[in-house]
Amino acid sequence: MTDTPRPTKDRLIHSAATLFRTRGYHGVGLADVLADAQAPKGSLYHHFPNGKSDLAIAAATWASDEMLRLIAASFDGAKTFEAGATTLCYKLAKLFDKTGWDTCPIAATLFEGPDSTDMRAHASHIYEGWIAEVLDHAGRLGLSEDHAKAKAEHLFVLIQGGWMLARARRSSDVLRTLTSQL
Amino acid sequence: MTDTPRPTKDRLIHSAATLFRTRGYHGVGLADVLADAQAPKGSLYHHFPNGKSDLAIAAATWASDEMLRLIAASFDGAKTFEAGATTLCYKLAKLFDKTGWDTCPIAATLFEGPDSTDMRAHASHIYEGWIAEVLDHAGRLGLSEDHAKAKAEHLFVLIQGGWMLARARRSSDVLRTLTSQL
DNA sequence: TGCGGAATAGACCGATTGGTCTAGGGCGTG
DNA sequence: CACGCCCTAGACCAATCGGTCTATTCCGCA
Repeated sequence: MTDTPRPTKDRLIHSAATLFRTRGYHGVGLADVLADAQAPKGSLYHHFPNGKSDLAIAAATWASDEMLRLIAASFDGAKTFEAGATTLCYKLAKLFDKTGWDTCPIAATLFEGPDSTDMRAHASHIYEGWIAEVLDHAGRLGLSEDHAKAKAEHLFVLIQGGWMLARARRSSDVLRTLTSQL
Repeated sequence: MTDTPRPTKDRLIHSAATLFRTRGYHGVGLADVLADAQAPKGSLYHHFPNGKSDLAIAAATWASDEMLRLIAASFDGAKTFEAGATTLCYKLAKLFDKTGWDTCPIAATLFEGPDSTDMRAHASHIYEGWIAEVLDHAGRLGLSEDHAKAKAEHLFVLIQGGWMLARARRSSDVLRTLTSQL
């Protein structure tokens, strides 16, 4: 944290992801990101020629990868779909408590961003990736194709909605009871 | 739309609500609101002495009232809780198609706004108001208190999450299938 | 008809925005 | 040593930000 063995580009992505998640795309100035990452403006435009929008996409992709890892970690050892889903919800609740009451990082950085169709499309792509990952595990755990698809989408909806209510209440409790509604 | 018999204050609120909903609090400049409402800056600061933040709260409150009306309209003639919930989801799907793929107006204007605790608290208050309204109808329709509370929260979660998925997919279909998961 | 507050109108302000540009530092390779 | 390249560094820019301020118009009431 104090010292920075991490390369500048990674620091920029990490800072951007954190800041966008908490204050939204337009709520964060480049100056904020640069200060947090302790990098000069020149470096930013060297690594991200298109500036803020490039940075946002990189940050969202990074956040998405973290989520995919979380899904995999939850379902990998699970005996049933419900067990995996429950683990995921508990892991998310823990994450919620650790990071504070932020938005879904994808929504905050891509949906709130400039009108560019690319960003919206990228956000959609990321979300479908999450659902596909869950779908994969659902199939592996023996659910029929139709059933698996419905379950995967349902879990996504529950998590997104539950996260929002948790944020409003500043409490991760909702997330932990989510799985009972599957 | 073209002509404006509506008083300036209402026009400001309406424009602000629409713009905040589509681009988020920080994504909208006062100039945008003023242009859309065809009002000079002087009027804005006359009606909303605290400027943008006052405007945001008024816009969110207005949007919330619309939602409360929608809930009431859905449940008023309903014979069962499920019937009311289904009607609400269908009404929201229709609204989604009409307004385009915007965020939840409350989240866009209050959560993305400045750090001020007031705004977050107000958002939370509005959400709980929605849940309370549904809870009211649930009780009236014969559900036990515990059961009603769980159902009301569950419906909120489904709608919030479903709306987000609908937005990513640019399709209101998800919203219409939501009720089958109650 | 004239008074007085409500509302409109927009010029103006300093601060901050995202983005561009030039200069220089660090280092592996010839 | 010196060349060239990757990256750092930050001064600088026009545009826009939210907000303040004064002047003017509108309109109900006496």
